[in-house]
Amino acid sequence: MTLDERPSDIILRRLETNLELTREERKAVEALPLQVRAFRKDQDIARFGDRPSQCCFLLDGWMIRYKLLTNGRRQIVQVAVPGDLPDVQTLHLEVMDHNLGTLSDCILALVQHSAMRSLIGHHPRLGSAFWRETLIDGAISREWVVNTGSRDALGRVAHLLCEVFTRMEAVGLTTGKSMSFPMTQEVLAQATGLSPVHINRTLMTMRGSNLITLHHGSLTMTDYDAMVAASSFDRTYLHLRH
Amino acid sequence: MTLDERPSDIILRRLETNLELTREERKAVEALPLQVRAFRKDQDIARFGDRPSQCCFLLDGWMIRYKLLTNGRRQIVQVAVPGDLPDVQTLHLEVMDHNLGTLSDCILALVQHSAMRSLIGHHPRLGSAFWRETLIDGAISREWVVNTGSRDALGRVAHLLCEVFTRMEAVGLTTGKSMSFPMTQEVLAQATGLSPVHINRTLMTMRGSNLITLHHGSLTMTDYDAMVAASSFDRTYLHLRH
DNA sequence: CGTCAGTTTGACCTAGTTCAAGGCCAGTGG
DNA sequence: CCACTGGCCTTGAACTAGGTCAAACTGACG
Repeated sequence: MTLDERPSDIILRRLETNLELTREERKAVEALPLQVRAFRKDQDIARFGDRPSQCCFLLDGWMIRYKLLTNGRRQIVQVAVPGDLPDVQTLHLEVMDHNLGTLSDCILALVQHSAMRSLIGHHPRLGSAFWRETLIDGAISREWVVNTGSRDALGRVAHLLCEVFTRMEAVGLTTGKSMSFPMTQEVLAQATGLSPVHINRTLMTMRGSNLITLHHGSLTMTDYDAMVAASSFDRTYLHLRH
Repeated sequence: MTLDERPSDIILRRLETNLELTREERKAVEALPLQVRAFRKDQDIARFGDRPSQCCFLLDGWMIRYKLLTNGRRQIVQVAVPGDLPDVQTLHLEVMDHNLGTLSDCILALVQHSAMRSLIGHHPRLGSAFWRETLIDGAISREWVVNTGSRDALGRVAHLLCEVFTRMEAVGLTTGKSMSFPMTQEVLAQATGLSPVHINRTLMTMRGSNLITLHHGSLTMTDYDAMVAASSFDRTYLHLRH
């Protein structure tokens, strides 16, 4: 988030990738009572079993949605990048069925459910836009099922990197083929269902074939086309409009 | 679907698990222009890349949502049981990012998008109810990510069986611990990301420990509690209300 | 300069895959 | 009424992708 934009600008920009807003709709969004707060990395915003009364817009940083298993494993089921609304679903699903936490230091804009309901009630097209966001979440989850269910290690990691790179690009947070990338190898392991050791070997292979460079939290897709090919990445499921 | 109920009754029953309908809302649903059609098994209703102009209610039979990979594999990402609305998301996501097909002989009620939009436009609470259905779809997909990403073969199969049993029970389609179960071992393999051979061995193990009986398309959860324990199944993510 | 989080590497192991061959049984046609 | 077919299930044997365990390395930071 750069200093010269208000939180509502980020929200508006995201909504306007989907539809032309009327003057009234813009005003209504700008009037949303937002509480902007910073969170340190590895903080839970909502936990399994919670009944949140607010939802959040991710303004800066990365978040993850994850589940904890009885055997102690942690499975990450989604990552959120700036501009995302990682928990709008709480508007209609009272109880959290997973955890939502920060992956890096984050800035969030919190909105009470009541304010969202009122906004949607008065502006049905905005409601549809939020609905659409949750549908894309679902589409991403389906693709993750494919990833963990059907691709080998190289394909899984490559696909995940292609996805997050494409999503970051869509919100203007890449520079050329590079972007900031806060996922550690252990986190990559939890997102792909592989072991950290094997993630390391897979990344080494990718570096060896000059597919990527990755260090110090910075990722470069040196050979983007090869990455797309290695994972048969097809961005249709992200439903991006240009 | 028994003969004494109209298609709209099934839809109404599903909606009424979520909210009390007003007289007007009931009437509006009953007035929906439905086209009821039978389909043979293994028919695609919508394919990757399609832009459907209608969506469907599944009245009888089972459907699957699946993706085809470049290597020829098929990954099933969701199964739909009677009462489900497997493609409401097409209302807001124009292009299909996966395939939707029948797993068994099916009876569907087809509705034009325009009719759905008009219904939702006049009855926002019904819109919310449909939105909620799509959110539960997303929750199920997230759990499938956990399944394919974090559980071993026995856990995966047990979890899938617990899920579909619970969902069938919720719509009154089980008798005691038994239900009709049209998934072949190959289909189970495609839904869990395992090989058909290993599915077979896993089922043999389950039978050996008296967890289930399964033959001729009929499944009995002989030891339901053990199945739940084996897969750490927790129905929270299905967001069933009772 | 020590510590700590994250990464790298090696050696060994195993859950699940692959390939291949039969077996079972319901439906069909002679 | 019986033989044949085809879809599905079962089993064995050999193989491998990825897991596990354990140790060492790197670099940022106090």
